[in-house]
Amino acid sequence: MDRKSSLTLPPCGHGSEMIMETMRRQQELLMQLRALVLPLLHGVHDTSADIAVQLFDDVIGCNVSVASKLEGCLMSTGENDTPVVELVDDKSLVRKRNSTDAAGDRTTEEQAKPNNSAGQKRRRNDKRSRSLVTHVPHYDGHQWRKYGQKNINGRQHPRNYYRCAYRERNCLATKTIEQQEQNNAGTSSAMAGEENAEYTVVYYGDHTCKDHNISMVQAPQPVNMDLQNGEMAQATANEADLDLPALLEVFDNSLIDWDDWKM
DNA sequence: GACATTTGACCTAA
DNA sequence: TTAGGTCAAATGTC
Repeated sequence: MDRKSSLTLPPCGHGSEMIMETMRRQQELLMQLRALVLPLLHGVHDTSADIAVQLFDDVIGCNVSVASKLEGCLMSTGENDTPVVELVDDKSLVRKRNSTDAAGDRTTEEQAKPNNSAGQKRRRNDKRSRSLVTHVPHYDGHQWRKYGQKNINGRQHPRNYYRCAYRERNCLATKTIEQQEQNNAGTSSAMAGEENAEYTVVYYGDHTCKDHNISMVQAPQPVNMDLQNGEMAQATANEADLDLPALLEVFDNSLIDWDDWKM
């Protein structure tokens, strides 16, 4: 294990950036280790796999928690960078709400209900969302079903709404995918632009169909979605075709509800 | 025919 | 009043 990660955090300011890089590296290594170990346990020792998932997620959760706090300090001191794949605060992506915690809990409770009545439009709970920027928004180890698309004010690309395909199992996880705007309009081909496109993925809620997550890692059959025409196709993805760090990043964020693990 | 996606309408929070 | 999130009928695909 990287010994740098065990260093005592210095006050925010000089040197913090190096620690942030180390923390990110530690997260990446942990997620790679998890992706390697969990498929080996699944199907052979289901109980052990469950425990391993919790342990991995706990460790990664601690890491993320520390990193986010440190990042908050960096933001306040103006010392920050923007990695290609980064965890971002969803407050910039989800409409701000000044509701109280009680209001937030109420929203969560309403989400948990299968169907309250006609017109059950719910606001997402900001506290339970996680977002990231990635080139491979669909490689997250889950199966999603698209239920909506919306043109967002002032944005080049529409926002796509997905919910877990196993909703009948009361899995209430949802996510939105939105292609980030690009400034290099008019350069090269549109195809090249698509290949380099980055997507903002925001996850809401947590999966209660975790068995499928693990199996998907074991035998990756990612769903390749062409956002431009909405067609869904099974991609026979070789491991070489996958952007592994990005895959792990997405997998991590879609699987874990940090608040729940700490309960 | 079954299942998934599209898309306009509806609802609610800001 | 507006913008964003969800529903559900229509449509497409296999």
